[in-house]
Amino acid sequence: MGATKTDLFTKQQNDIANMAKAIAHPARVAILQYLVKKNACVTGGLVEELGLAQPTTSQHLKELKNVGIIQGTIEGTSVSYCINPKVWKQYKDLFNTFFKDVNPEDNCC
Amino acid sequence: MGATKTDLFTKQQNDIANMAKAIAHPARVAILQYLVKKNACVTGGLVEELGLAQPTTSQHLKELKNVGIIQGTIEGTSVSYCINPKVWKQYKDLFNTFFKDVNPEDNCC
DNA sequence: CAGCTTAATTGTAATATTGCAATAACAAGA
DNA sequence: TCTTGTTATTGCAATATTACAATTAAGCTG
Repeated sequence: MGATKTDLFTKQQNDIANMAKAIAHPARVAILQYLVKKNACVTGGLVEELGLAQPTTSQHLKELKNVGIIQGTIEGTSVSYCINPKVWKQYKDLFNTFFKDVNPEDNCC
Repeated sequence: MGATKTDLFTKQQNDIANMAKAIAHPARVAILQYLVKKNACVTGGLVEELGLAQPTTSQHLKELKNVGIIQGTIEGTSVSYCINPKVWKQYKDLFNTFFKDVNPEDNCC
């Protein structure tokens, strides 16, 4: 026990859950907001921006890279991170589909 | 250690993370999709719909209730669940704000 | 090459989440 | 009241996540 029973659910449901998991931590939200705000490649500065230890920051970046929403390019001695616009749009679309309009009048007791 | 350092981040960043956490499990995605599809109060049937044990289902429902996105009304011997349209809209708006458009041309290396 | 800088990895501890059996609550009907 | 049906709670085990110190890796510069 303890592990999520992914096989009980559809691929789409697991996809949405995994995408949500990627942004289910304030540090990862902060990273994404920072990259979006800059709207450019960001080299360094993320550790100071977040206030977490360097390994922790690195771990969060890794998780975001694993789901593909950001990409990192080795830039000499440091690494440039940026939003992957294609995957970002996928997230956006999937969430938009999920958060379809709910008729506010007749759905609640 | 081990606990999320929420104090390092803004209220909005923690809000987004908490909302994402609420839908960061396929069972909870399935519950929400089911309620949205029905677009009505649902009495019973959720345990069979999900395929998880009754206590597990109850726990997921509790988490969704805790963040306010669904509400349950005791209906005699069973409970009617439905989407809370107000909170649902809050989620929708917050995610829409978060997933602002990213200019695909000049942001990536 | 030696030293410096920056990021990733490893190892480990603390905490959180997931899942379910067992049990409790609670209302409706016999 | 006793039973039945439905949901919630408790307790516990398994797994996952979060965080960081220590270390490693890898590129740059003198």
